[in-house]
Amino acid sequence: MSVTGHTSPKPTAPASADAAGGPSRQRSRSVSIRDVAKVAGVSYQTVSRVINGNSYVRDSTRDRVQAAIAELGFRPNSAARALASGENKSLTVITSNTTLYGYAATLQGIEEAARAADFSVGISVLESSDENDVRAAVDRAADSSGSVIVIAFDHVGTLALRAVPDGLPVAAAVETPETPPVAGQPWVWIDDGEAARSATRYLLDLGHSTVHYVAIPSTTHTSRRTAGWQAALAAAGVTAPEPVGAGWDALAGYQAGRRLARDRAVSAILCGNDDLALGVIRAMHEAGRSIPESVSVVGFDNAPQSAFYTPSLTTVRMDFVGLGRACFSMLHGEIEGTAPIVPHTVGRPELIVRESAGSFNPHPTESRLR
Amino acid sequence: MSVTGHTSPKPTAPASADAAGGPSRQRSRSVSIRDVAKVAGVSYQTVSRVINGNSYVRDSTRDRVQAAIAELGFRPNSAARALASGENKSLTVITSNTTLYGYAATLQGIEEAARAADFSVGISVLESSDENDVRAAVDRAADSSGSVIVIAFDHVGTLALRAVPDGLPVAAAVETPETPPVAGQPWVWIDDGEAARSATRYLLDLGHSTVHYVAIPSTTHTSRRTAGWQAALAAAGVTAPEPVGAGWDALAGYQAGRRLARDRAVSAILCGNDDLALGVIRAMHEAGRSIPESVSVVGFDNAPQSAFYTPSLTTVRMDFVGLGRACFSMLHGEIEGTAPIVPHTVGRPELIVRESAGSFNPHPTESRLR
DNA sequence: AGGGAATATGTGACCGTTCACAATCCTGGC
DNA sequence: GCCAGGATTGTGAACGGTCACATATTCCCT
Repeated sequence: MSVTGHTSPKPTAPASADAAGGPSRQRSRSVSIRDVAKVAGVSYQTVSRVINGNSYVRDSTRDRVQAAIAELGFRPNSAARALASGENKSLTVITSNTTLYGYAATLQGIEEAARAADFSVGISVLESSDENDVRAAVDRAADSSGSVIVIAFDHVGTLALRAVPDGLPVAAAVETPETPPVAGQPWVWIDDGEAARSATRYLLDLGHSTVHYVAIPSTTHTSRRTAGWQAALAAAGVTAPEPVGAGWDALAGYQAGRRLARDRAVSAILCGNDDLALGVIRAMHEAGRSIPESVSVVGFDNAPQSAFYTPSLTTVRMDFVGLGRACFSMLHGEIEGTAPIVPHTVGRPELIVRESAGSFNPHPTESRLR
Repeated sequence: MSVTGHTSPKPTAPASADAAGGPSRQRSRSVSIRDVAKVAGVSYQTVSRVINGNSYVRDSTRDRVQAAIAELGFRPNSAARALASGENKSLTVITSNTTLYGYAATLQGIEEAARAADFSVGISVLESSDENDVRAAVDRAADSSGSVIVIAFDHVGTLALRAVPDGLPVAAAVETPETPPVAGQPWVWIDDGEAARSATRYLLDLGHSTVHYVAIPSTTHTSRRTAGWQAALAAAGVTAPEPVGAGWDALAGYQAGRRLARDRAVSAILCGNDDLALGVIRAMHEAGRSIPESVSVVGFDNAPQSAFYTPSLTTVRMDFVGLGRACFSMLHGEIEGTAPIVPHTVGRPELIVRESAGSFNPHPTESRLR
């Protein structure tokens, strides 16, 4: 009878009820560790110990408590736990578009790693690029989680990254870091410059006299990707044509492709991502230029569909999932206060040769229109 | 000097600091409404009133408090708020695969609607289909949020839905409801049976003598989609061939396509989604059967890329974003206790005619191999 | 048998906010 | 000049956990 000392003055929830009373209607007051303690005949602290798996609890006691937990359908209140313990194993991913492959895959990597570390992950989508809206979104994210990860592949993302309030743990997947990345900046990225260079080189080696570039919108003036492409051209002694600025999706690629299709000098095109490549290819087909006989196209990202296009797409594999994981582990290190924050690269992109690029052919047989 | 009564015994954080002191290092203890109150010379309750925008606060007081908030960089602690107020405007989406179009788009719809209602949304990915893992994932989701939405298009999702603990608000996007959907089941779905029927009918009208079906894994034995396809065939007096069971992605479609390509009787194929269709088309091409001359293919979902395939894909538009929104609003109604829970349908799928299906042609000129 | 460490368990305070209610200040009507 | 009643502000007690520390209980060793 050790616990009878204080009786609860206002028992908000009937302690008994259910157990074997059918599918009982919604319980609204939640059961607390004190309720469990009462049923198990121990102190609330002992219950706390049991649910945290930790410390010294006699087996028999543990069993009794667990029985009580099951009987009452107790589940710990995460808000209370977070409040009391101070720690906050949660993050929200701020991103602008979850349907694009690179973003979705990065998110997947983050989620995977976060789950393993027992973090819960939230998601906040940036819909508008208006500075105030972005700030609002970031603020909401900031106070619903203890930390954030920004997928800053694009302009909005960069804006969001900049709007992250001081003192909030943050990590970011960026497209191209401002040069030079300073220690202390929690940035992770894929160095695709080398891959862009070798993809370009691959096309030149195929006999193409130059390589055109359909670019995704960059967050900086010179993305590594663009730089790699330029470097390869420069090394071959050809002057780079003006890059064709495009958006992110197939439609943007299609529009860029229409423009390029008019230029008979275009025989090889490097695209900022696979969707763009898809659009370009479509435009070329419509213009009666076959792939790869008349025009060679190389994509970027290696989206899962790209192997099944007809022709299948030569592209550059990017380990976005790995990027996401790295992003999380940087954030995690930051929160734990272990490893110092040092911006770094992840993975090693690799050219995947498939069918959409072939050797230069000055007089290809044109395929049928449409 | 009205507030000097109790001095904080252990000032964990230097109250002054920063303001104009450079990029000051991480502050670790958070500032509370009491700190703000002290600075503003009011009671904590007044601060609470100000941050909640509500009640009676004199303008001059409000200004003073807001100044203090800004000065201290105060941001309300969401855990404390959730604990004290009891309410919990958060949900987590339980899903098995965020990179597939249907899933990603549904998630997007949920996020959109949730954001508008000021809910924060978490995401939990089901990686394994082991029952215990699923249960664990659902449990984690359950106690990091006040409610869940399950995207139950597939088997794992259905498992997860079943594992949702009693009393937790939940809504689900399902593929096909068990018949009949009972009032009280928080289910939302897209009735694509009619669309499947009309797509099949479209192919038959094109002169094809039968229509084969490459199916996504169904959660029930007879999905509406399958039923619609069968109904259309039955109406035309042809017996339905055995559906080809496949997975979700292009590879699965490809494998199914290889099997079908061997059968010269196959001239029209309806696919469970666009990725499957892509894979089927690829397989047909490799087998030397051109699209749509030799084989007509129709997809499902209208993924953003499908318009840019070559040939562009005839498919059925599905409003997944709308589905997601509807899902949230069902959950919301459930939480608010307003509208009764009645399972319902969302949107009206529509056949989008493009290039991948054409009239039946008994002796097509075979296109070149590869 | 006594002492100290290790094992178990309990108590009080506190995390940062909201809620219910009490207290104070004004303002105008009589 | 007094009072009702709305406008403003303050106080104490939750909310459901964890933490630090105190208290029992065991157990082993000398």
